[in-house]
Amino acid sequence: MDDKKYIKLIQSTNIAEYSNIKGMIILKPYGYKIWENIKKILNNLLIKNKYKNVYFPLLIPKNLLNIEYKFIKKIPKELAIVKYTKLKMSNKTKTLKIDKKSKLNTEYIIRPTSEVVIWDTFKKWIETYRDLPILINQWANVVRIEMRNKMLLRNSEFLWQEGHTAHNNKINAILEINKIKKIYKKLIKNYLSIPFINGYKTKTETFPGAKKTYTFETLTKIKGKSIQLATIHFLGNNFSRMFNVKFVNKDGKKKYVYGTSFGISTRLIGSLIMIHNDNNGLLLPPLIAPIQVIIIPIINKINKNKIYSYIKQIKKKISNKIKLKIDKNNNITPGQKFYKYDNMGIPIKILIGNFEFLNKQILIIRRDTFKKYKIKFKNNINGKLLKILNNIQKNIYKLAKKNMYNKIKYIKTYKDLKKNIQKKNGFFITNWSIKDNMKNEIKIKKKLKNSIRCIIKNKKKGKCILSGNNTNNLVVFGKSY
RNA sequence: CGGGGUGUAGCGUAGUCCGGCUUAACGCGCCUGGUUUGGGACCAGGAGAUCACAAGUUCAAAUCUUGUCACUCCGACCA
Repeated sequence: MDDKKYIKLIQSTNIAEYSNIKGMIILKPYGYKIWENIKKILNNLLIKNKYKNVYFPLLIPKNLLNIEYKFIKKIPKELAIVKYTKLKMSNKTKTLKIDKKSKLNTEYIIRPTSEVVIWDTFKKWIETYRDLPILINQWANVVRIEMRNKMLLRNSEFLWQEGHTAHNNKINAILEINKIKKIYKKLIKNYLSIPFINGYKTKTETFPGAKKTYTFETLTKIKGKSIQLATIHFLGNNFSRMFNVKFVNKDGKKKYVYGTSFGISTRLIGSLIMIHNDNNGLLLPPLIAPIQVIIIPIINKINKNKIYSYIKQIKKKISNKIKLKIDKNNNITPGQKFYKYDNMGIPIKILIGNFEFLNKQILIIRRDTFKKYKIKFKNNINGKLLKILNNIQKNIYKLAKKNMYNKIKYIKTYKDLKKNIQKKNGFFITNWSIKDNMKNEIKIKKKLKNSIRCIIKNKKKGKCILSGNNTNNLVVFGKSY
């Protein structure tokens, strides 16, 4: 799907629209509902795994970023900075302007992410090994003033989930990361029906302050560009050293705390749209869809009441676990409704008209294949719907997986890599020695206009396509969004 | 941050080059009434725009000049 179609689809389905602020969008009810569904699923998974939800401040004092800078030596950019508290009327232009006298003693940064505030707080929360582990999560908005935006995929403000953990040693931190990996895999594969590859980032793309950044990457349907779906950071004891977060262990010795952080964002909605679509519009996985089944009555003046009461009876047969809506809007014709709900990606349509009423049956049309099912009223309608929904959920994943796998190529030589990258976008997997090519990475990125999306550990050794040395690493090249 | 594009009714556009046939047009949508309703219905009537903003040129500006603002696209950047 090209970018224009992608934006059109977001707008025509009422998922989101542009706001008057550059790079910031308005999530409309349908889009926000999708986000709430994602949120609910992940939130439950985290709570089951002993996470507690928290909320930290939106503003970060500049001095905290200074502490971080001294440690990681990287100047943070893309920030929104708060300096003043008052406006005043300009007599000249009769408009409001900043009252320079109201300058704050402390300048604040609107959070681009919350590690520094959280670790500054962990210092207060952690004294002994008994205080560990800490597993917290926050649902919040963050701001990164990006120079270039793409609706839902790269916004200057977005909603996300950020998990932060603190542990008594490295092993426990890594075990936690494995747990989160499983949770994210479940969310992305089982619920969002999005196929992915996962691995870890190269040094240049690792989150500053992290020892290792794990990533989940997928490919868009038509263009074959890669999208990062989720990220997990192993922080080691970097942030505890920055903010001097120590605990007393059983031996009475003071030790640095180990940490992790991880997140997913509203970018997942953009990913859903990029990946699950066809000529008829969006195709939502049933487990995410705000409406799973839409009943469209086909009526005329004479049979109107009969059909509505027939629909009432049908509704009684459907469990309230299925998200059902009946569209009784008389102002638009059934035809228009078919197009509308297909475009919105509603998994199942049920048509009820004179024919169904007279034959005591219903007509089911599934969104992914447009296959029709005629089901008798006396039969198990609820069971049939559940079965089809389940089937659509799996089929959507299968379609997306097939599509992604068609764009994955195993590459044996550098020449081959160059040739394939020029031809088409996709994932190009190849043996690559991270150690040998560290210095080359940026050069190669510029040359190929593709970057290493992630590194995968390989059990077998292979020959690096650049240095020729044996390596355990496979890397995945791709063009990022 | 560099280079392009755009800004006219809720949405999508025409008109701008070459100022006046403009009382600013068209399609969708909206309102009223009626007929319809099985894959984007039709008829009749109606409402809705200081043409992004500001200044200038002119008898006359959506149209020309200058400036400002906003969004967007392409590249650089991107925790």
